[in-house]
Amino acid sequence: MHANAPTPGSYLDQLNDVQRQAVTTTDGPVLVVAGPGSGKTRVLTFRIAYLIEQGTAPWEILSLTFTNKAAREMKERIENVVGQRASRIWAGTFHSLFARILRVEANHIGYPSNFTIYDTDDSKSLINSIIRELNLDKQVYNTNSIRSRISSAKSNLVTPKLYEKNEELMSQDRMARMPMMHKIYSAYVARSKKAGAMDFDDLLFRLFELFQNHPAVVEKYRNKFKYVLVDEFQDTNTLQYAIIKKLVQYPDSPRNICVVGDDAQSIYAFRGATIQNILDFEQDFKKFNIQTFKLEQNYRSTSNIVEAANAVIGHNRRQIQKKIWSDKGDGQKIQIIRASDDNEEGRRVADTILEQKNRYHLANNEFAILYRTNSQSRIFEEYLRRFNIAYRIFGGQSFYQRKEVKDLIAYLRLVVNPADEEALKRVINYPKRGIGNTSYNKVISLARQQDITAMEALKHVALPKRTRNSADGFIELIETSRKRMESANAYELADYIAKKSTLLDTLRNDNSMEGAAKLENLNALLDGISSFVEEDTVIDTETLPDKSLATYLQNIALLTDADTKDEDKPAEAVTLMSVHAAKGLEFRSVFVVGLEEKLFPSFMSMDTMDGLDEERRLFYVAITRAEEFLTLTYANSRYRFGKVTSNDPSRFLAEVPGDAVENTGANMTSRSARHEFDPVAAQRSRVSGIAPRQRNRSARDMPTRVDPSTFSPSPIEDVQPGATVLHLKFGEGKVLALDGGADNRIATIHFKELSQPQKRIMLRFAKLQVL
DNA sequence: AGAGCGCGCCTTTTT
DNA sequence: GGCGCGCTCT
Repeated sequence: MHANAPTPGSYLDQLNDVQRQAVTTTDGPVLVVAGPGSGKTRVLTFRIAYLIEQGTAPWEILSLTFTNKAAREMKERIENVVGQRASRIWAGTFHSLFARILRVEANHIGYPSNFTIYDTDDSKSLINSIIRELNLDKQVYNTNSIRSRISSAKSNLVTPKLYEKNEELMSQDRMARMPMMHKIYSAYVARSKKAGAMDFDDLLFRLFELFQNHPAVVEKYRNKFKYVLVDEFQDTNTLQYAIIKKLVQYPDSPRNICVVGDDAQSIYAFRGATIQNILDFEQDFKKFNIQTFKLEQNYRSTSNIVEAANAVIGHNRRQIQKKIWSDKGDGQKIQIIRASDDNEEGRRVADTILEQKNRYHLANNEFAILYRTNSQSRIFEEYLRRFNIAYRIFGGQSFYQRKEVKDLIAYLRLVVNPADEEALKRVINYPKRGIGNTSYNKVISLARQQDITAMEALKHVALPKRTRNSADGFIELIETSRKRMESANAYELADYIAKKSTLLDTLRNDNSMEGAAKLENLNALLDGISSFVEEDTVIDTETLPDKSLATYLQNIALLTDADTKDEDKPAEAVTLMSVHAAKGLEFRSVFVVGLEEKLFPSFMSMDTMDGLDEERRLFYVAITRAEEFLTLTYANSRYRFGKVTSNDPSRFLAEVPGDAVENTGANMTSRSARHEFDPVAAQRSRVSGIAPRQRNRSARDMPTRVDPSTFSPSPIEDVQPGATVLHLKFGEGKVLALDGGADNRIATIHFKELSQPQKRIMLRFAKLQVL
């Protein structure tokens, strides 16, 4: 890495004029409006690299993104320019970086530093208990709408107190026949705080409160972060912008802030994001000589695709003026496929992939199938499998959402934070230990009555003798584990709990197919915890790597499926994902499928202009993922919600200019027959094999590179730069460098058999044999 | 206390 | 089409 680092500044030659200005204008407020494929990421990474070269310390840079994946990729790219120093940049998601600050500052706001993060299910479950306890009709008080109402209140800086005073909100609730909504909100806030838990919105909102109420704390971070960068600014909500403003000390004297975004790609309004932030940003920082740069040249797609995208987005009502253009030539026309039903749509897409592979020599990983809803993936999977085309699905239920995984995690959560009531509720009687609903209700009512945590109440509540015994056994398990936490690492503890709770045995005794799969998932989770301990997987390592259970939980709580590491993915596979998940990505050939009214645009957003505009932006994002080949498909009828439905072709199809579209009249019918049995294509796709269905393969599934019986780990001191070493999972590698203190020595090792060969490994935990 | 069954619910996108 | 929930029975 260091050896072939370019000479200082030389990378600037790789930029066009506007890009270069956006990189080198480091001081004061900067707005970069960046169209799709315009080199946005390149500008961001070079800008950070440039800052570091100009003498800014990496830890003085705060770079906020929306996904861990984006953050990780950015760090890697910066590392290519400035080397290892890049690892000390504060780059990550809003949620993860803020959680990290909150962990340090928790005491100021009455939270324990190892607070729990409630996921959406936990929130819903808590809301349900509140509804029940307030004796409200759950038909009227719908959990989902209450959750989203609470979420949007928080995102708009509305506390329960303000909520109650807000006539508009209160009257909306009365109209919806939910006059007690504000009670639920305030109970929800009180209860999650009591449980030492924060939901996703709290990670932002509590930080805002912290900054608001503790000037010394905010001052500390203002001084720390000399440069603040925000990616995908169009996806920030009011609360996020408010925090950013606090951080850059607006309105007195702003720090150096650079935001990058594209109003046309704003697709998260449904969770509170507002394009208004971009417009406001220009206004808010006008008096500080904000500089605006527009990146308008698209380096990704052919003119046909860019022009189609421009025409489509032109149907939206308001947007920041810009003209996206490409000099890559017209390229292929856009193909539109009409299928009679969803099955045919699946077949035709698989078929066209084969055809393009043959004719244009595209590899599997140069294709993407993008859909509006995750549930559409099934048919495409089916046909890709049938055609022997390797594929890979992103999104849908993430590994960490599975029941068996959540069960073990709930135990771990409870050990780290015994106040965590949702975790307790989940595992108090799983595996069955005779503490059923009746007993649990007693526990809860005592907890409410005495204002203590449920765990405390469990210790004291009056129970029948047998139940008492069970309860004591359960408490004992949690407390013993808690004591072990001081000496044991996350893996040892998780392993202990999985066994002692009889979670593992329960699944072993379940002989059904599902039982076996669950057991495998649980083992995969344990594997994951073990690699967390062994490797330096902590994304942010300003402090020493922390291998505690609390840190592990914090990390995975904010992980989504798109973030799971893909070191063992099939090398060449067609990508299947939702359009949302595809943002920021590009593929030579893209299929946007299910282009029907009520599906895309979704029936949920069709009745408002704002909703429709957002769907159109989503469509814009979808088509701008394509570099050369773009295929749009729709079906006359499809199976949905258990019955056959038929819808008109999406209005968006009509917005694609006719001269960009291939004249398809004749080939609507069965072109499939011609290619279905093409032996060459079949042969080629067979090579890449059948894709594994699950995304998160456990380390157990990885090819065994080393025979465990002959493996004997060497003492830490023997691991020196230049040495060739053997790792049980990663195989043979060469030690490139060592760093870290005596107790926390970290080796950077190049494992030649891995797709991402370079790994940083903590010697304290890793087992390495020097050869 | 727990297992089994059937009803009725909801079906967008995600940190 | 899938799931959770609550009801009933044991």
